[in-house]
Amino acid sequence: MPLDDADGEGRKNTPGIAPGNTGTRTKPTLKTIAELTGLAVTTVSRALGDDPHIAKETRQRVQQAAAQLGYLPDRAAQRLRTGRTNVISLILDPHEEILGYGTSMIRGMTAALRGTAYHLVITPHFSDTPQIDPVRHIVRNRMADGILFSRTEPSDERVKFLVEAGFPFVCHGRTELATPHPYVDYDNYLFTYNAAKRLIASGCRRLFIILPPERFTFHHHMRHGFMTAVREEGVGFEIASGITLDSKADAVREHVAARLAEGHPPDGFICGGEVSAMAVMSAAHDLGLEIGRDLRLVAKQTSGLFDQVRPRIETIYEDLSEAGRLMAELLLKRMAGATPVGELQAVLEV
Amino acid sequence: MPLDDADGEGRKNTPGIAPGNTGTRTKPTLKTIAELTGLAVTTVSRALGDDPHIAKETRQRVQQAAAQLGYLPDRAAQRLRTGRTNVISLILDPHEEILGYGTSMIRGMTAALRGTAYHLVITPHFSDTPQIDPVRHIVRNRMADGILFSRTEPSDERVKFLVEAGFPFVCHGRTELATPHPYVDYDNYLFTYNAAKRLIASGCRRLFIILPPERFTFHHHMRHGFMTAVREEGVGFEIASGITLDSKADAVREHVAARLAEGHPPDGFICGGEVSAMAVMSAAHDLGLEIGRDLRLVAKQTSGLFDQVRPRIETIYEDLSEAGRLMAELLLKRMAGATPVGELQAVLEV
DNA sequence: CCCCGCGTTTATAACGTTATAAATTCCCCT
DNA sequence: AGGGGAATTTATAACGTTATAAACGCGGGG
Repeated sequence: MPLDDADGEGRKNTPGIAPGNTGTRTKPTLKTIAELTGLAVTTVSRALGDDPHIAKETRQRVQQAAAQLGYLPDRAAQRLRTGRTNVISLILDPHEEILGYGTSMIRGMTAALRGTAYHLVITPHFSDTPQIDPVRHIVRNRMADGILFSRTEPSDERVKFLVEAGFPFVCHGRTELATPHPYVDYDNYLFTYNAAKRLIASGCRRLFIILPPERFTFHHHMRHGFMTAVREEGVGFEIASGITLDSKADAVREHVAARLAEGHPPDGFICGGEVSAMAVMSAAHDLGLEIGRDLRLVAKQTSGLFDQVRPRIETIYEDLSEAGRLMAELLLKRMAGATPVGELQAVLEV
Repeated sequence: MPLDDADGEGRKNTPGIAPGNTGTRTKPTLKTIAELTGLAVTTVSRALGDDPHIAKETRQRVQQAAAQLGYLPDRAAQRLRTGRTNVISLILDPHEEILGYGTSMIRGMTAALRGTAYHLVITPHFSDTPQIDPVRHIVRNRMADGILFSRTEPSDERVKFLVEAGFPFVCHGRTELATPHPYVDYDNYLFTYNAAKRLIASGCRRLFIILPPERFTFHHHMRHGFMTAVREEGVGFEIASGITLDSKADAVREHVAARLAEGHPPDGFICGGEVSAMAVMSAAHDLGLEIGRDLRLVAKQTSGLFDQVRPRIETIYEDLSEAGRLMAELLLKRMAGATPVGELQAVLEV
């Protein structure tokens, strides 16, 4: 039964680091246990690793002593010796801050990592540098054992690099690369397809969609699902140009308001994000239009926000926390080896 | 000029970790530089540390060689040797997920840590265990050099423990402890005071406030500011009981709706969080009441959300990203020593 | 001439862990 | 009785770094 350092009890009394701190017992190491049991350090190490070369009785004795002392292996030493960091790096674009996008994922990830030996370390990206930089840095300096990231592109540099380096990772979103690799994605094709169908079924005759920036893979998925639906039904459609799901909310509102004021305004909107949905609603409100009568709206919901927004709109729920959890789990499997990459891919349904 | 490993370039070509990876150059260490310059490892180490005992010319030569190789010190080795981790731990209660509370702060923190040798590590708390557990764990096993946390209580166990242990930390929120310690807080007294004054000035005669759970320090600040204002003006008031700012949005909405349906309903609401503000708005909407006519609302705004919410309501902005940045900066100063604790305290204004 | 002391460099050891190979014990078989 | 294992334990070295103390070379003062 290998030890890890999931947040545990914290044992006994104050440890003390600062000056002016006296007689409190020092942190137990393998040596402590060795002296206590009369065994060699090596033996203790292997016993804690449940090495079958060590007599079963010895293993138990050692493990008991370790538990009694509240022993936890020193991460730095393990890392230095083995090269494994016990760290998982989440590369986060500060842009993803909006409306808790990142936090929900983080929540799922930390939950999945609970009870394992792994820590989640946030590596900020800052969009003024190439996406690949932090990845290179992590791999080159072995800052982590695995990487998580999102905003995947069809021909993603990071994926190429990591696949070639054989470095474990899971990304949020698919690529169009030939080599299979682990990913977690949401079925954005189905999202826009269903959203469009719903709007049309409610009587909408001219659909309007706001897409993510073109460089991301899910731009194409969304566009495809949308186009398929409008073609099947033969209704009018518009794809927002000049604004994306990444645009500032004010920009989206102004753009939509301008469009609504023109002739032949759309009567059905599809928003792939909460921010843009709110912007569309406020644009409509500012023009005196009423949701549900003058126009309809389907949004992707990632938090509980729309449960409190009035008037109520139709939403399709994407569970980011679940996505985060899954990403972390797949990464753990990937790092453990064994599982073929083909089984480390997931597309989450609506 | 000491090295750190702020995300840099990533030098040259693929490093390679996985099996099946051949002749690419291995990671440079002090030894590499020593061989290159013909000096001893010790000398190189000290030269990189700009030790004045080393001849100035040697220092330059070594530093140049290091830069050329793209040398970065091995964190694990440094950590093992020195006991310093170069890690800052942010203890995050998954509860704080709501509406990007955590992420804004994280954004500020990572920004402040950019260019330093420190990493931000998320340590989840999970409210089914005592708040003090992760803190104990971090201190005892030296998992970080400093700690950041929020949801501070008047007689906070974590603060007591950390002060006694002499372990660097900065918390979000004040305590009522005698010992001074670093903190960053928002002036919640002023928030509720001003909010109440504004509502009264707009003609409200019966104010209603939703407070944070009583155990948190800012509950008392908010209550105090609110009470001061209503007493000064002599208007009626109510303090929500049974719900807090931590309650689920649905619970808040139902509670408020029930209250609004009774006699003598409040006509002015103060909400210390975005979620509860949305809940109040939806409650009013569901009862056919109109914001700005039947009742007024002042909310604390921490994101751009309310810019898109209609009808518009009055808000007072709290910059969480700024708070995060400041917390990280104060912690850096605290860890560097030198600065007296008295100067590591900040109350952010509206 | 010798030795002191200064400026500079270096050898040694240690942080805590684990992979490797070697050592020890004990039993069984010829 | 002797030796070939198997089972179990141990010694050694190494990961990359830095604190400590020692060593070196050199010029100047006694």
